[in-house]
Amino acid sequence: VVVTSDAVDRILEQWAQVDPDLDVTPMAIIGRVSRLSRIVDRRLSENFAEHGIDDWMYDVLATLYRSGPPWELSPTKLVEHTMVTTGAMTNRIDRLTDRGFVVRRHDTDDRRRIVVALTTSGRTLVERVAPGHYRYEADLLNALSTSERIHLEKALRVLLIRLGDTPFRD
Amino acid sequence: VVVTSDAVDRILEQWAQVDPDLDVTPMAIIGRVSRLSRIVDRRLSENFAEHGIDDWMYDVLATLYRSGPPWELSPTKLVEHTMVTTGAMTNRIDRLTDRGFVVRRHDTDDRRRIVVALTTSGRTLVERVAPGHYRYEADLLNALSTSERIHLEKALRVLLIRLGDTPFRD
DNA sequence: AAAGATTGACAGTTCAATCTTA
DNA sequence: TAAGATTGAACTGTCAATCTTT
Repeated sequence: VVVTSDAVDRILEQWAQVDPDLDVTPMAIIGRVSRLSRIVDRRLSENFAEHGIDDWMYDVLATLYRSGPPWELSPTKLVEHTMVTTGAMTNRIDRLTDRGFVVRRHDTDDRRRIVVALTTSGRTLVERVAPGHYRYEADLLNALSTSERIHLEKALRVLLIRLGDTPFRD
Repeated sequence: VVVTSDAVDRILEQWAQVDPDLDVTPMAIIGRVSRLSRIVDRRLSENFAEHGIDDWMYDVLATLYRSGPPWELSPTKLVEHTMVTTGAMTNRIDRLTDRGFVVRRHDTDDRRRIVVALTTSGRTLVERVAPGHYRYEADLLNALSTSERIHLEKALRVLLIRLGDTPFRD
């Protein structure tokens, strides 16, 4: 049997029954984005767990990694990339330090500043986890044709730009 | 100035510089879904806050509301709809009870079962919040043409079905 | 046993207040 | 004063254990 409707279709039906005058159609997109994000997050977490890490760890470590040599950023920069508050970032850095994936260094010029640097162990971890991670993501997307993927990507970019998610400075 | 790239484009660029052989293109979609979901959630929260509620409250109350008369569901049913665990749901019901939006009733036939019922106050709240909520969502989507919206919706549905997010039973 | 709901320990986040340095 | 980072309280989530009823 081929499934042609998802959970959001069912929810839209319910609204149509209960309040036909209310226009809930935006949910067809917004609701799906929300559900998809959560479901994908869960799947990816399982993958990370097999490598002994949590998803938020990859979030930080990969951000440092792709910043390139010398693989270090201030907590403030990390916050800009990762969409969490500075308080959360302090906690994340603590945990990553405990695990030996990063080290804190004081900036010699401005002693208010801290630099978070990837250790060799942290760099190795990203290199070990990343390929499988993106392969797994690619696998989730193989239900879409190339053309569908291009359209989807474009539409999502439009929405993100409209919401002000513009590129950060280095 | 017209912005033509978003934060994810920048991240893809960084990866290309650091590791050109790694195929990170799935992130063009998965990463955007994740960011979009978080950003939208935040915006919608502001809207809910103006009505004095948290987003998870609307999540539960709207689920009860759209189930139609007599506006009641068991905690287990609520869990199936809202993508949280039973422990979280018990807590949510406690809070909503404190606020007077729902009441717990024991099932007379099977005393293991509880029914969560929307109060008049809870129903009124949904009726007051819902229209503005969906209008706000619609506003976020007005950057897309009708055709783009249809394609986007279809692609998201395909992904959700592929991930097993099929309709629940009543 | 198994189903349904609750509990309590733990983790991670936000937010406002605080500390240090510029 | 302001910038950058940290702290601690409050909140919400997960997960495993537990309690009650079937």
